[in-house]
Amino acid sequence: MTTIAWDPTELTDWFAAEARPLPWRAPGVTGWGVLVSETMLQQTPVNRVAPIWQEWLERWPRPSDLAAATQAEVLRAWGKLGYPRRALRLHQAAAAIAADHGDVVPSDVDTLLALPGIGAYTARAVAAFAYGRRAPVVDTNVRRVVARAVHGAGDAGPPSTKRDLADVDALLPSDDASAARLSAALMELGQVVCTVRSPACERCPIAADCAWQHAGRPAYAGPPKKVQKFAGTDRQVRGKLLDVLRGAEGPVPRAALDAVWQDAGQRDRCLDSLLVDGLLEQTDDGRFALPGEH
DNA sequence: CACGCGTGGGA
DNA sequence: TTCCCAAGCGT
Repeated sequence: MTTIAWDPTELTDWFAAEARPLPWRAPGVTGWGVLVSETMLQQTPVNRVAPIWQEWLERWPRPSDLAAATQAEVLRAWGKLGYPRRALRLHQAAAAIAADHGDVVPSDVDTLLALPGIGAYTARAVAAFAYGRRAPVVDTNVRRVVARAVHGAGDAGPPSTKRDLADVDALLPSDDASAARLSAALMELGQVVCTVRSPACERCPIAADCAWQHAGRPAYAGPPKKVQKFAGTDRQVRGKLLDVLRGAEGPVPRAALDAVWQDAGQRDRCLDSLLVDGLLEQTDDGRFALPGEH
């Protein structure tokens, strides 16, 4: 795509008027605040993130503050947001930012990409939303909006970072501020209007220019999406094991963990993988604890 | 590139 | 109830 599919001002005007007042969008939120929000929002809904984000920014207002906390404190504060490895990586990133970047979250995409837990999406989201940089921000919502509005498809096919970035890059105006606003607007549109199940096309600011509308809103025709199981998987067992540790005051005996899952083989495998991932540690007397608290 | 990685809410 | 999913990342 080499041409802009619609007038970006239709979308940015809509965003200026309709954007939800999310806490990390408030005036004065730092790059650190944005990085924390983007990390928590990876695969976790806004409603569950908001209260935890508030707690984190009050408790750890700068990267160096988080870096000074123990891993156990960080994992408890993460609570049940899910995918707790994100919390450890954010902790590591905070230490690197404090040590190597003057305690200020970098604004450059490549520098951000070098930090643990920051990938193609998060690096560009921080550059655009925190620092007003021109960066193609591609998440699942933006991919869906582009698939529909630009390509006329019912939904996005399997992700391809290179192609997806190029698609969105072609839509962005050349100047930083306008591009950053459009990036935010594209995401918001996908989240609140151009949704997976029941898109509210009657409320869409770009419906008149939408290729999917013009094509008669055809159903998604790509390969079927993979649906990941949860019940009975190692992910569920790991979650149960970690939940015991989050709720404990300190190290717990193996017997306390044996109680959460019947299948001993799977239980032990998960315990091992948690140790390998650094989400658990074993004490000298054989008990288990969150890392760094004994 | 496909897969594994938590959790809880809504259809 | 069961299924689908919600601002991805690292391997």
